[in-house]
Amino acid sequence: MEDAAPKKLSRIQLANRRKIMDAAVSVFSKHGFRGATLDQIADQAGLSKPNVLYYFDSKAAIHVELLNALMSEWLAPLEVMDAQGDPLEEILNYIRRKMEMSRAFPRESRLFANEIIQGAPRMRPHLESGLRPLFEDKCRLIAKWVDEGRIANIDPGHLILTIWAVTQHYADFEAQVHVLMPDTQATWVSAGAHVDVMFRRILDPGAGPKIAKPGPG
Amino acid sequence: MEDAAPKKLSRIQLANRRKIMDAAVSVFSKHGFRGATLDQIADQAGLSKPNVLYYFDSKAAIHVELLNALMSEWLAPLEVMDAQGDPLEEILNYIRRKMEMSRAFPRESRLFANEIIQGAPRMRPHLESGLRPLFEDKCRLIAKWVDEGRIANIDPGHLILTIWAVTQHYADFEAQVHVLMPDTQATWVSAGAHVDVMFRRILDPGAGPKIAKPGPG
DNA sequence: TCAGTTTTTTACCAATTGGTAAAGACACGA
DNA sequence: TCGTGTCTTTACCAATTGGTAAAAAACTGA
Repeated sequence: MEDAAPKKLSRIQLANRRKIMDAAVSVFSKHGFRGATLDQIADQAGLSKPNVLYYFDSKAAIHVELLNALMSEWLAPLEVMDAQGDPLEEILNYIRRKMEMSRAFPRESRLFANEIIQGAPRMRPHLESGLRPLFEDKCRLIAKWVDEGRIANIDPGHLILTIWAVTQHYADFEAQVHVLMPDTQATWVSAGAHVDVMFRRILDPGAGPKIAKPGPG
Repeated sequence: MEDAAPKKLSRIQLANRRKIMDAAVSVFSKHGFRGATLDQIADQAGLSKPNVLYYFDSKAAIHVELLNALMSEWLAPLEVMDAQGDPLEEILNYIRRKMEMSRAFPRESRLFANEIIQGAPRMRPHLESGLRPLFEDKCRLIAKWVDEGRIANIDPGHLILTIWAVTQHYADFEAQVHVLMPDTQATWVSAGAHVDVMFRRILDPGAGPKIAKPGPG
């Protein structure tokens, strides 16, 4: 799909590339792109540095391939949000899936967070071509639900940003959360309950238009 | 206050230290600690590298002093949240102040974000000694407000985390937000309105106990 | 003016960095 | 058993990194 010569990979290649990718997630998510070193990645992967460079052209190539590989997984929860379902449940289920991803894949979350905080220099094209259309599509869907009165009046774009902010916060800022709420396991449970309650209140159509809905145009 | 020999600094020292600190905010917030270099900082400050090291012992010393200097400013908005005021307005005003800080000081926000995402290796003591007591204090205050029925039932700790997540998101993930909402100025305006509406819905006592309030104990 | 201090520059280092060349070890079918 | 292609190691670079030594320059008060 991405190579001009998509020759199939041998078992060794597959295994070692996976080792490298996994090590790279750890190292890049902990130090950002510039702060990460090939030695750290090679070390963590249990390979020598030249051996790592036998499988990938460069440090940047590892990083880019990592972002590519994870991008679609990362967006999957939003993609399945369905126009046919019940609006409130669709959104709440999206939130639950995002929370579960933050819990299960905090390194991946921090990998993206690092890249974006640092200005997304290697990811901007992906944001434009992959994220934005999906974002706009789901904004339209949520706007329709709002128009139909099936959820409370809210700015769809900011709603999605808020969902990202809250759910990813627990993964990205884990170090800080852990200082304030030391029982990590309990935190994830109560966080799940909290976001559920919170977004119900935000989206409950009964909450009504507390603010004037801007006219059409 | 922090030095054993608090000799007063000359005008030149003051000016150059400020230049360096300002440059350091830019560089550290863009690349994280490991990814930042003294050359970049010196460059941006308009000084030579040895000259920078005449004012600060090391790269780490710059970073630590930066975090120290900014920590209290960063926590100030939360500190002024007052037990005497109207609960909803106190919390909403806190949120407004945090939004304003994110808007006015996005570099500083990203500086902290980088440090915490990367595990807070140089900041953990500060989190324990500076942030945690304040956090716990304000949690108690919010819990009291909840108990008195003056705001809706909600977990105070997760509420504060949510406020941080949402307000800082606009600064920390500016690169992504900008891709999705290109009109930066309009984004800040609508974001302010959005968080206001949203937290009103969350905190409005009328929202009532949608979830059973756990008994005392 | 001038000694004494503060500030800045020049010239360095040793360690680390991303990356290469090429030889060697290994796998595997014929 | 051999030969051929795949994989790994060893031995290197040149550039960058954080940091130092010491001389030179600029500033200070008397």
